[in-house]
Amino acid sequence: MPQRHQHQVRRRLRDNVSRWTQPRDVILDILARTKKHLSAKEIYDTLYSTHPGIGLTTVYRTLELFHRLGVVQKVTSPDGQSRYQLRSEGSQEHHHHLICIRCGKIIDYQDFAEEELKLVGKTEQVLSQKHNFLILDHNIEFLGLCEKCRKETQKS
Amino acid sequence: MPQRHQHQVRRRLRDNVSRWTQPRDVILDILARTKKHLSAKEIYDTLYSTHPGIGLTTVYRTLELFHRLGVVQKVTSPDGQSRYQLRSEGSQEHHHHLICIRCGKIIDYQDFAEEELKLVGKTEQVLSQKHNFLILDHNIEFLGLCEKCRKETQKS
DNA sequence: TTACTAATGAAAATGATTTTCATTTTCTCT
DNA sequence: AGAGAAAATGAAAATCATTTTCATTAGTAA
Ligand SMILES: [Mn+2]
Ligand SMILES: [Mn+2]
Ligand SMILES: [Zn+2]
Ligand SMILES: [Zn+2]
Repeated sequence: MPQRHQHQVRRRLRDNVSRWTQPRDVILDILARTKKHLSAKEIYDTLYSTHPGIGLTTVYRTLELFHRLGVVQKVTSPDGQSRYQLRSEGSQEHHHHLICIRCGKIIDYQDFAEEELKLVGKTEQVLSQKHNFLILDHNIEFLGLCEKCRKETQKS
Repeated sequence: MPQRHQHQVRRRLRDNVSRWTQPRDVILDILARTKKHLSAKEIYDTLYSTHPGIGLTTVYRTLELFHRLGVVQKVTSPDGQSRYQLRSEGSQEHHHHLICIRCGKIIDYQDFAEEELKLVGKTEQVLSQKHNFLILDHNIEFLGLCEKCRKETQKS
């Protein structure tokens, strides 16, 4: 939605990469148009209709690049694939996840953010010292069944 | 270490399974002898010296079984493999993880447990309602580089 | 012991991600 | 605008963890 943000991100990427290419632009665009967490395959499928020339390999490489530059958040789902979401500014900034162990769906939430931030900060400080561990990121996630899978599980 | 616990667990498993087999017994034993989080392959390698007859497939099936019965905790590591740890009683009961994104090492921690439990409980209640999501488990994890990988990363 | 099947193991299949390498594209410098 | 260097790409093959298939083995109740 916020097209301004997409421009900011694109500028930021251009500045940290030696060449800005069409695949990168297209993939960024797809990520910017959704709030969902997409898998490489899902992005590739979306791409394919308009840009059949772009390969799945490039999708993987680009997502990895975006992730390395901190523009994209990568979530390793227990369903065996990684999913990617553009980091957005402002309100949606800090959030965590509900992950469906059956279909891999990821739901964002940001309830109790202040409280959580306080606890995480404190914990992070203590742990990095105690274990001489360089903490780069943290996840809080609730695993279970989404509404759809909950129903489908009952039947079988 | 606490051999008593292993017996309790074995009894609990026997009661919920139609047959108790040698592979299951051996795998449980390996899990009970360590505090680490082991991958299927690591368990298989350990097994191989004394029981070359047991196959990797059975290791996977057994771990999945133990996990389904709640005896083993399964952690999906961003390094692409799952790791398994026997749930222990008492002190180690409730804990979370530091995960190395380079080598997959998992470190347990249980600092600020009370505080965390309070926050998680509250969050769980609110989220399961709001999203009609059946919450089965939660993870709090810090991702980064363990001491060893931290050093090895500097060199290269 | 026997008979019934759950459980197993070997091999093949799957599926996500990575690697390889020849070709294309971007971008800087005329 | 055009040329050249090197980064980026894409197709195909390789990896690698996990799952499936199916013929054989081994717990267990009678
Ligand atoms: Mn998210
Ligand atoms: Mn643990
Ligand atoms: Zn689901
Ligand atoms: Zn490490």
